[in-house]
Formats: sequence, structure tokens, C-alpha cells
Amino acid sequence: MPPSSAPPASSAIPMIKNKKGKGKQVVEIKLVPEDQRIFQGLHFYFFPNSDTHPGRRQRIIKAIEYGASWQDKFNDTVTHIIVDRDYDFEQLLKYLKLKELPLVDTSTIEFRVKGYEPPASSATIAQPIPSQASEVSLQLKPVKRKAVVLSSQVTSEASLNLVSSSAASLSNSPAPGVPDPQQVPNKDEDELDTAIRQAKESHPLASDDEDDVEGHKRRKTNNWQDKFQCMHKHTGKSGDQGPNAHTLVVLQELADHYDQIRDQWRCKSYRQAISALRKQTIKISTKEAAMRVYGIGSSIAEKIEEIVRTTHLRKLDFAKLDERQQILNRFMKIYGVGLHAAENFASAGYKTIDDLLQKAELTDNQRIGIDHYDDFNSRVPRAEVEKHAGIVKKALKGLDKNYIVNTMGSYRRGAQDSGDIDLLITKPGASIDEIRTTVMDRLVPLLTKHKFLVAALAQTSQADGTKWHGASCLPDSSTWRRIDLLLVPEEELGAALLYFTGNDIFNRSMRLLASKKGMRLNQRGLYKDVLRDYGREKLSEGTLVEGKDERKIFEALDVPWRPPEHRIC
DNA sequence: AGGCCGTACTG
DNA sequence: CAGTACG
DNA sequence: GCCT
Repeated sequence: MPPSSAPPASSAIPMIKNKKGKGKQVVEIKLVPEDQRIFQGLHFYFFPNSDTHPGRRQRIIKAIEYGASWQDKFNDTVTHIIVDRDYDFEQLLKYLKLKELPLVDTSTIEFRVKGYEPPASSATIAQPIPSQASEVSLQLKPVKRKAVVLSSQVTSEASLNLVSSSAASLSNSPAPGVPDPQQVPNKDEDELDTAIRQAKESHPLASDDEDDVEGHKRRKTNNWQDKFQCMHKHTGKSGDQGPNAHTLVVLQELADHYDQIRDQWRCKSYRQAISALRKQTIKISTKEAAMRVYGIGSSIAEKIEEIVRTTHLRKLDFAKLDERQQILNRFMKIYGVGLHAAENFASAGYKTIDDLLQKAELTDNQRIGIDHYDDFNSRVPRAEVEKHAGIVKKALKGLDKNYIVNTMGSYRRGAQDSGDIDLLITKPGASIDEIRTTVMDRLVPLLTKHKFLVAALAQTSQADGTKWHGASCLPDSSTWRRIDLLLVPEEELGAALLYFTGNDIFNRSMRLLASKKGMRLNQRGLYKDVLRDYGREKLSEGTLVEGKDERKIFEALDVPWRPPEHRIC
């Protein structure tokens, strides 16, 4: 099932608003050309973190123009903190309610925040600014330092930087009382300007300085790992209103088209490109500009240019008219009918759902899929998801009050409506056998008797089976809904939460990342030391790294924690 | 040129 | 086994 | 389709 189209979740990046003005005017932020976005991928947190002060406001705008994101809350993704001159290090810590900030790079004194004393041991001040420094001063170590290193493939973490900024307001001249920059080529620039200039002079963001300073290893983020979608926050929103909104809509149609056609790789590429384009803060209108975005290649880049020029895509118009395609499309929306079956039906000359019902040989599941074609292809409002979940929960608690039911899928990601109802069932301390027995032998029969569960589409038969797929129907309704139960022992809860929350792209990204690290991620846990065959059939299952705690799986993979609503890729 | 997630149920 | 499905 |  294609991922539910993005529920709105609030972006952590606040809006730059016009001072007063009526309506929702937004200041025009003109991003610098892409190759000059020296802050691309960095997340700034200002202190104070509002744009009410004109000087700070200017700095925030400038930071964004150079590619930074402005975080409205201090969180794990923040890479740099920019502190106003009026505040010192202690005030910052107090406000953030932190004992300390894990500084990563304290070697550059230009921008050191007042009141910060570097540890005595690491007296590495002498270095002005390394020529290749693309980041600014006082780097911080990751916040969650406790992360146990569970895998042998230790990688790096995002570095946090702490930057002092001038509150010199509009004049842009440095205020007194700050350590003199060792070199200030231009008196009219404040610290941020300086940082921008110095970063510009240096090489782009790619510089990989693994310098050891007195035996202290220092790392910056893993560039290769950054390319995984799971490393980035996705709310799935901001496409409806962003500068590329229309292009995104058309590309999404193409992605859907390839999805329906079951051209999984093209579909994947389009979704990848869409995700990348959605994050762009400026309108992409030429092939050249599009090509520079990671995830967009020449083919899609050409299409982007065509979409912008002509407002639509000829290829898509054509595809929409293709009759056979429409038929396949129609058939594949039947539960239990994939490309293969759809092609067979179409080749047999069937054109409508009714044709199938009357003439085709159908499996039991396909028949159910047809009988409830409209039901299964309509969205379930969030409130109704809760009703279905409530019924299951109540019935299960009646059998054993220790059971826990979690509503998963797009519901957990905050969606306002879902394609189906996903319920995770567990009981602390119970074995999977006990849970399976209770659910399969007691809960399902009970709810079936009460006419809540109305069809079984796929139910576990294996000894280690853990799922039940079927349909449910509310007492006062005639609409059948797809409902999935996942049975989980407590030890696997974290991995199951991860899997069952999705979305699918996010899961695949996490799993691919795991495999690149010699590990394996599935709905039961994260495993390491997986031996793979040449054709990478796995020879050993690997040893369990983590299964119980969702957060620890992120940590073990060195992926910053993302709440469910940020897993919409 | 070859990878692109890893698993579980159906028939 | 291939096909379909789940996130 | 895109990326290595």
C-alpha cells in the first residue's frame, strides 16, 4: 500500500515573519546559489531564539540564506548555537537546563561565548581557524553521549557548535567587550559574516578533518551516512506550500503512476527525488539546478524543467489516457491482486471489476477485496481508527488486563486519516506463544462472534507467526476496514514499534543503513555480525544488538532520534 | 554493471 | 516456489 | 529512475 499522503506535522523551523503587517507575510529570503550554501545541512539555534531583535533577525535571515535551518527548539539535531553578546555561557546552560554542552571543537577562540572556559587539558587554542574549517567555532559533542556503543562499526556523530554572535544590531559593527578576532578583514562584518566569509574561502562542506589533537579524536558528521533518508527529519509537509509545490504534485503523479505499474525502481527514484525537492527552499526551474540536488538525476531534472515551463508533463498526460494502464490500475487496487494477476485478468479481456466478479477465477481474498473495493480504498478518519482500536483494546483487556494495545502505522505518525488500522499487541513478561494463543484462539474468535471482525485475510500458521490481517466493521456501520494485528513479545517491542510505525521509505532507509554497517534490522531487532553470502544471502542471523528499546536502535545505528511524526519520507 | 529492506502469508 | 502484502 |  502506498504510504498515506503526509499528515501535517509542525515543522521545527519557525517562520520569519514581518514585523507587523497584516496577513501572513513572510519575509523574502533569497537563498544564495546552491554551491555557496556553506551552512547547508546545519541546524542553528539562536539564543535568545526569536527574531524580534533586529540585529539578531538579520543574522537569522543571513544564516538561512546561506543554507542553515533555524530550529525553534533546542534538540538533538541542532549543530550550532548562536549566542547573543548580551548573554554568557552560564546563562545559556541555565536556560537549556543543561549541566554542560558537549563541545566538539573548542579550538577557535574568535567566536567563543563569554563565560566558556575550555577544559584545561585541551589547550588547543593557538590554531586560528583551520583553512578548511567550514564550520564555526566551539563544536559540541553530541548531546546524548551515554549512547552505548553496541556495534563494532563505530561512526561519528553530529557535531554541535557554539557560536557567539554580536548583538550589534543594524550597524553590524562588533560590540566592545568581546575577544578580538585575530583577523577581521572587514570591520563591517559581525561574527556570522566572518564565519560565512571564512567558510566561503575554504572548501565546501566536504572537508574531512580527522585531525588528532593531543590524541583526542575529533570527528565530524559522516558524509556517507548523511545520504540516508532516515538521517533527516521529514514531516511530509511543506511541499504543499513550498516554492516547488506544483512540480512536486506532478512528480508525485508520476511516482504514483510507476507505483501502480509496479515499476518499483522508478517509483523509488521518483519518491527519492520528490523528497529531495521538497526540502529545497528555492524554486528549482532548470535542469541544471535540479541536477545539483542529491537524489535528482538527469531524467527527472529534465522533467522538472518541463513541468516548470509548461506546467505539466506530456508523458503523464499520455499515461493517464492509456486504457490498459487504467485497467491494470483498477485491478491492482483490489486486495490480493498485484501486477501479475492484474495482467492476467487484463489479457483475458476483462475490463471492469464487474467482469472479474462474473467471469474470473478469484481467490477468496480477492473476492473479499472486490466485494469491499470501495471500503478498502477509502481512508479511515483518525477518530474511527481510535474506535476500532478501542474495541480491540477493551475486548483484550477483558481477557487479560495486562495486555497492551498500541495503534501504529500512519496513526502513530500523526496522520488525520489512515489507509488501515494497525494494532500492536503485547503483554509485559509474556512469551510470544502465550500472546499468540490468547489473540488467535480467544480474541479473534470473540471479536468475530461479535461481528466486529468480519474477514480473515491472512493469519499466522507458522510456529513463530506473529500477525493477523483481516477486516473489521463498527457496530453502527457497514464499512469494512482493513485491520492488522501484530503480536509482539516485550523483548522485541522497540523493533516492532520501529517497523510498524514506518513509513515504508523510512524503514527501508534504516534497514539499508544497517546492512551497510554489517548489521540487519527487522521487526524483531537489530542484529550485528551478519555474515552474508556472495549473493548476500545471509549465512548467519547475527547476534542481537537491541530489540526492546526503540531509541536504542536509533543510537546503535547512529541515527538521530526521530519522533514518529518525523518519519514521513 | 549492479544494487536498490527484510520479512510473512497464500495458493 | 512466485506473488502479494506489511511498515 | 538514481547512485556507486
